[in-house]
Parts: sequence; structure tokens; C-alpha cells
Amino acid sequence: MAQVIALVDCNNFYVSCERLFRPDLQGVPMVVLSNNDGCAVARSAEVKDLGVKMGVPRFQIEELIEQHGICTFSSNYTLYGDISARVMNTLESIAPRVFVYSIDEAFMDLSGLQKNYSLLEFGRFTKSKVEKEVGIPVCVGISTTKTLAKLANQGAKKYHSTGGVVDLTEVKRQRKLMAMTEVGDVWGVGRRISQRLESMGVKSALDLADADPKWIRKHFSVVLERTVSELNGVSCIPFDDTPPVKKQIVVSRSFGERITELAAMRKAIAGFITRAAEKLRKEGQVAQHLQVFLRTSPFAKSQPQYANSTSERLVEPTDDTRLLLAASMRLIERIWLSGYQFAKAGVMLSDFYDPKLQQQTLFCAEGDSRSEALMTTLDQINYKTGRVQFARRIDRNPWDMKREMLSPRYTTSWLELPRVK
DNA sequence: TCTGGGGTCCTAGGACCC
DNA sequence: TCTGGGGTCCTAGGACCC
Repeated sequence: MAQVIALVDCNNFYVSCERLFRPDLQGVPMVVLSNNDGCAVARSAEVKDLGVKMGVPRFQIEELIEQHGICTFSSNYTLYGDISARVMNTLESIAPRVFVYSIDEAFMDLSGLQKNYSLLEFGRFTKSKVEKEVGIPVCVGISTTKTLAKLANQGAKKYHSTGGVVDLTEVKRQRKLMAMTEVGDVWGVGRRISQRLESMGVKSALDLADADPKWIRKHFSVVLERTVSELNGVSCIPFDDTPPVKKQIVVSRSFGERITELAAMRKAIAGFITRAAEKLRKEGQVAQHLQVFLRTSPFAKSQPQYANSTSERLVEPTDDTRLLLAASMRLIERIWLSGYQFAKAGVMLSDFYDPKLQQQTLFCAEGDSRSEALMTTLDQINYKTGRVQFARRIDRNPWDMKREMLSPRYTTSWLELPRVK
């Protein structure tokens, strides 16, 4: 029989993480905001019921927050990352192959399981195990392709009578659920494409499943053609339990306050590149391409607009913060213009190599081994204390992001352990 | 006043080479 | 008057995801 895939997806993940340490907030309407407290990125069921959409800017829901006493939190990614790892560990303890797809969801390969077990029962077991061991509520969708598993999971979330678990391996049930699902809710169909599809008469997921793949490929793309196949039980997206190494690393932020001075921008970029280099070393890679970009706010229509980016190919791939720092300073000066209010900037590393496979180049500089030792030590100290940093980024700056409603790092900092009263 | 951040994949088009 | 064509590499941009 064909493969069987389950998708386990945490319910309102960031909200659930916050509630884990604040049981008094059960049933209280809550949102978690993005960086800079800009947009709603997670909503509790109560807030979804009020019609607050994902990604809505906070200032647009200020009144609702007031009226309904909605409790707001700044994103606490240290906490969410730690809880996420616990959820994934639990899944790995019950399924041989798990592919972590994002911070709050993972695919499990259940192929062959149905010979001896009920898939529905296994789904329920998974759900209760995660809830018991980690305390985070999840839904489970099971089917024969990733796209259908995703659909099953949406069904489990939407229809409470399912108890949060849907087995969608039967074609008849697949078609029934697809008939009730808007085409824009299919995984891989975004706003643009769903608009075009609807104007062409393809309104439900079932319409899309029954569309002619050749017609889809001609009018859309090979990507959407794959989605059509997946909806028909033909797997096109590999299970992928060994995630490939990253191909690029981006660190960028919107500023809490606009930047107008080159000195401040240099400092911000220095912070970004330092963080990017840390991520690069964690991947165990070296990068040869570095890009730096900045832009004013596209929303500030009355202000003069300017956005630019520039890049450099390094002589040799590296993961050394000092070399990347120097290069990023050259680049930012190349595109800097005075007289603008910059809202966002960032750096991007790409063109990665595995240093273990790298041949020594002819002109390999002496002292490189020292560089490696220095960087490793630095990363270790940083991990433990977050204190030792390159001089350029020590203090808090006025443009650092706003996080005015941040919960404590309950699980990762001794100083912020929850107290039992 | 106030609108996230970090990724992936695909395609089109230009530069360059033979 | 007639002014190649195909392959490859790179980049920018568009679409999607969470």
C-alpha cells in the first residue's frame, strides 16, 4: 500500500506556550505579537472568533483589545523554541521517521502501520501523549500525501466532532472534505493563485483536484501541477527526513525607531552580521557571498523612499565574524544615502561550502586555526551567558526592536524559572 | 504615530562562450 | 538584403510557507 503520512500541528502554538506557565489565562482571549510588537502572529480561539486575522497590525485591533480585554504578549522565541524541541522529541519517541517542518508542526511517516493498528487510534495516541508530556494541544491529520495530510489536519482543527484527529486515507472521504474546502485553503495555494483560480471557476479544493494537470501547468506552474497530483493521492513532495543544509542565512529586522545616521546603521548591520555568522557556524558551513540591504518604510508614503542592496563575493569562503564584519561595513557604505528614514535593513549569507570538504587553497592564511578556536569559544560563551560580544553591539540601542510585553524565559534561564507560590 | 522575520522553489532574461 | 543557436551560469523577481 501507498505511504501513510501524519501531520501533527500544534494548536495556536505561541499562545499555548504562554498558557503553559500561566494556567490562569485558559479561556482568556490572547494574541502574541511579532517582533516590534507589530502584528498579531498567534491568536487564541477566543480571538479568532472575534474575526482577528493572522498578521493583522496591532494598531488596527487596538479597540478590540480594549473592549474584550485581550491579553497581549511579545514574541518570546527562546521559550517557543524550547517547547518546540520537547514536542518534537515526543514525536520522535513514537515514530521512526519524523520530519520537523516548522517550529510548530512535523510530519511522521506511518507507512506500514495500518497493517497492525488503526491509524485513527494511533493519531489519538499521539495527540494525548504530546498533551500529557509537554502540555501543548495538537491536531493530527493522516493521509497518503503531504498535501492531503495537511488537509486532514485542517479538518481536524475545524471540526470539533473529530476530536482533533482525522484519518483521511480513504478516497471517498478525501473528496468529501475537499468539496467543503475553499481552494485558497489548500497547502501551496496562496492569495494570488487562489484569486486567479476562482476567476477561472476553480473554487473548491475538489475543483482543483479534478482540474486537468496539463491545463494547470500551462496557465500556472509546475508547482501547482504537483499540488493537483498530491490532492489525487500521487506523492510529489518527498518525505525528506534529512533536511538539507541551508542555502542561505538571512538576518534582518525592522527598527523600533527609524535610523537616519550612518553610524547607527553600521552598528545595526554589525549586529546582524554577527548573528548571521553565529548561525553559519552552527550549520557548520562557510559562506562566500554576502549581501547587505536597507530600505525605508513602504508604508510611509509621504516620506522619500529608497531601497537598495549590494553584495560581494569574498576571496575565500569564511565563517569568521571579523572578516564578515569588515566586508559588511564596506557594503553598507556603498549603498548608504543620507536624508532618509530607514525602517529596515539586513544581511544575507549565501554560496555555502562545507569546510571539511574544502581543499586548502594555495594562499591559505596562517592563523586560521586560531580563528576557528576563537569563534568556537565565543559561541560557547555566548550560548551560556549572552554576554561576550564584539564591541560594536554591546549596549541596547534606541532602534532595537520593541518587546514591551515579553514573558519570562521560564525554561531556559535560571533567573526566570517560574515560582511556585 | 503604529504593518515580522526567515526561509524555499521556480522562471525569465541577460551575459558569456563556442 | 542577408546578421546563429544552444548551453550554462547568474541574478532578480514572484510566488509560496510558517
